[in-house]
Amino acid sequence: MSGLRETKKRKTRQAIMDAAIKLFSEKGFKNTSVDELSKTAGVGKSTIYGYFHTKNEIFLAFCEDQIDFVFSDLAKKRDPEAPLKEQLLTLFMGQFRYVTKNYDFGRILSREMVFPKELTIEKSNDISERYLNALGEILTRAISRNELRDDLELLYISGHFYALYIIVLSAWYERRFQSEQEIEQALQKLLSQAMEGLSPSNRKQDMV
Amino acid sequence: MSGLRETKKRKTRQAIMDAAIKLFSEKGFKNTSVDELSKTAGVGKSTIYGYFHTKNEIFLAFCEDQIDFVFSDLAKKRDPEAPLKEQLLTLFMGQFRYVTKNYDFGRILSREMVFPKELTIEKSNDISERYLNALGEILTRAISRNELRDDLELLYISGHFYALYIIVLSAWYERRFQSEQEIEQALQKLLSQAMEGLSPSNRKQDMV
DNA sequence: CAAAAAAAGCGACCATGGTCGATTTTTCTT
DNA sequence: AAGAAAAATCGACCATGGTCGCTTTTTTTG
Repeated sequence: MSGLRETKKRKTRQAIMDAAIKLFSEKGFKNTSVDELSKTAGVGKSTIYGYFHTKNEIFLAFCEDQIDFVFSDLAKKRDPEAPLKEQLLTLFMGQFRYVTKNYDFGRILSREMVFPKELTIEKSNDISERYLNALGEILTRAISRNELRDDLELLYISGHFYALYIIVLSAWYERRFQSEQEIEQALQKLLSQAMEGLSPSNRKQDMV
Repeated sequence: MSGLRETKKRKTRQAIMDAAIKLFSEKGFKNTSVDELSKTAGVGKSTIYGYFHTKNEIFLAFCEDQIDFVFSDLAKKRDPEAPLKEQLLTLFMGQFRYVTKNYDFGRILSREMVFPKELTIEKSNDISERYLNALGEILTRAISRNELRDDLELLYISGHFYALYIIVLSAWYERRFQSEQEIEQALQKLLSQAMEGLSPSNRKQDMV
């Protein structure tokens, strides 16, 4: 039986994650020290660093845990046959609300997701992947409904839309927008722009 | 003469900035401690915190100093009557090269610019402003040349393009792209998408 | 110009993220 | 099963960003 070690490792890891969930939820990320985390998990401090590279990575793991829940929640609200723009709006606004429930929480997550450090790239990409998959699904359906061009690489369409979401989120952090409503309007405008194009040549299409 | 205090303040601030420029350039941001900075500047450590909220803010000030130089350098290379896409590409690629000259440097700057902390919002917005102005100028000329729709808010067009740049930069940090060439191609595709639109309805325009 | 108020400067100090070398536990070898 | 090798754990320790209360310098008041 050489599984003993693996079993213990899983248990230790879980203990750390449990402590993280408890403490991060209770007192936030910033106010939870790694020392405290290790005490609560009942392990030594550097044991933690055997499982995670940095404190931020623990945080990402914590987010990863939550993300499935959030996504399934969003999936409920979303009508898979609704117009693309509507679906994207629902997805992004849901994401926005989740991310900005707490100021710091969202900033740390966003920073780590968009501009990851070497050490956290892997975790960050795990999460990205799931996100892109969810987005990709919506887009694929939209293509088959002929709501989107079918001559483009899926990843570039995802990227394009995702970019617009990021920039709006950024504007919120820069305090250019304050209310959720402003955010939604901005997103709407940008999504429309993306669909219709910025060039004057293809412009009349809205009069059907 | 009540200007003595102001004079000294300016001198102190300059001393700090000089030290920052010297040390950041010499040994990078991460390897320069605030202690060292204060020693080099010949001031007490907490004096520094009278001038800047955080170490990152010193860094932003440092970037602000450089940015004018970088912009004027870019302006030289850019032909103001070239096609919009070409100009944007030059601008963004220049920006990209500058930002990613050093890995950490760019990450810190980008993080602070896109998702600023409360304490650094102000500095961050100062820099954004300059950037948006430069971009706005290019776009305004493009509108007057009828290369861009004239029925949109300038800020939203800037935002749209800037978003695409950010997402490509992000992809670089996520290691989705490695070479400068890949970056440029991705940018090109995204810019084209933005111009032409993602909707199938306005698509034939490329056959003139 | 003297005394009081305000501003700026200082470095010892604190909190905390992360590391290191030694120790314990598990697995492998024979 | 005994000893060696490998993996995991540990907490004292380090480096550093940022704070606090005190001191010095400048300005204001009268």
